[in-house]
Amino acid sequence: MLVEPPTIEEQLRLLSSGTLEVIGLEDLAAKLRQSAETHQPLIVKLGADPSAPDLHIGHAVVLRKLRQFQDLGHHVVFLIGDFTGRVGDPTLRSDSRRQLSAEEVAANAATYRQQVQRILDPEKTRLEFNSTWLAPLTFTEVLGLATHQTVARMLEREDFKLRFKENRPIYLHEFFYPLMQGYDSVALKADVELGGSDQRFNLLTARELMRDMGLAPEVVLLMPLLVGIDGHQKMSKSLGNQIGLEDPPETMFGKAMSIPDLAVPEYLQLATDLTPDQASALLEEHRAKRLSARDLKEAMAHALVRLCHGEPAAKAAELEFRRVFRDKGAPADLVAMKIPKSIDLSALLVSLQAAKSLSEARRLVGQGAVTLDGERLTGSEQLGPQTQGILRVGKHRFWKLG
RNA sequence: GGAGGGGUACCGAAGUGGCCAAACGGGGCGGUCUGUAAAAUCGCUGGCAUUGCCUUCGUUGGUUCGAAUCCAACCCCCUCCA
Repeated sequence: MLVEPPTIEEQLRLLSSGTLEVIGLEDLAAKLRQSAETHQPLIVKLGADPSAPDLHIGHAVVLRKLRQFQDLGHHVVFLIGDFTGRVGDPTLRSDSRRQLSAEEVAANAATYRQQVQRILDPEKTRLEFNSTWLAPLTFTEVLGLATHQTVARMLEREDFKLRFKENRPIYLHEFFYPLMQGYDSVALKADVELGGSDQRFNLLTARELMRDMGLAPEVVLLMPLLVGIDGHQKMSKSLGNQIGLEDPPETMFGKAMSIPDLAVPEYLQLATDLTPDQASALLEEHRAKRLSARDLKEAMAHALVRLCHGEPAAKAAELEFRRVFRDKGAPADLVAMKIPKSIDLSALLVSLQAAKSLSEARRLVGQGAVTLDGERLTGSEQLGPQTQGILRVGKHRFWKLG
């Protein structure tokens, strides 16, 4: 007995869940209906910057949504912006980007493929590079593109507006970024495009460009941006507040547990494999005081690790975390190492890279951050090949000696 | 092309001849506490050495007993006018 395929209404509900906004909801309904009739899968586009191939859990928000489309039979185009990357999406920074070599782009693309496949269905995922169609454009064609956008409109974009107001430079070529990204959608004949809420302007430009060029405008799904583990700024590698998609399970779990309590509900909903209903059920438990803030966070961390590494790894990471941080034990899989010769504690810390300099090592010792088998070290002791025990520096760095 | 403003430690930002290894804020790190690598709170945050020394305030020279602070040249950035 076949399971009845979801109705268009059910699909719409699923696909728009967790989005910040769907621009062109009616278009989406029409596209889904047409796709069902013609058995032509929709083309769902996601663009990525080629220079930063380290995806983080914030990207998972978008990837999960793509996965839903795939599960409904549609195809994803993962677009590597190797050409747009030469400009760089205008941000508050304005340094011009180094142009990546073909080898670097290829290498980054390979990493992308690997990371993305943690969540996406490889069978229904296609990689494209926008240099394919952007590089051959002639100046005449570029000028033609530029007629579709005005300076006034450009200056409405949040970051341009801000920079303009603050008298910080805006280079002319930066104006082309949204146009190029929009042209990608034209070239791909995209039906749907996903992006973070910071992509609103670019995505709207794509819709207008498509319409101007006689195509059905793509449906835009704006996804919420996940805050970083600091709980304040958006997650990004350059801010160093990210949980990498490729982080090992224990690291992920630990980082998840260090998120401020206030940000936990958001993570539950955006960065785990829980359905919206499951997430709100957990939050309700917490509200009813049947689940402590700590246990709630632990459940979140578990579901987050499970999304990327699967249940067994998530369970193991959780047990490990409990042992090390709740029960103040040592990690299970420390490799024992011998100190080759008699050495001063500070020097040892430097050679273990626990400190960047002797001064820093002395400071750490002075602050009581260094223990051997739980005994605080004062710095006066000489250590050598005979030294045994678990050396701990700060809260979470361990070495097994002897 | 003309006029003006500016480049300080991881970031932002004070300091305008000695008291400056350089205020303050953020970040990072550490201690305490805790239900957590949460919150709160206290502390550390250039290097080397047991008082002390060395390197650092865009770059290079100079003035001075002494310079982040004064002078000169150079590099870079911003604003206004054209």
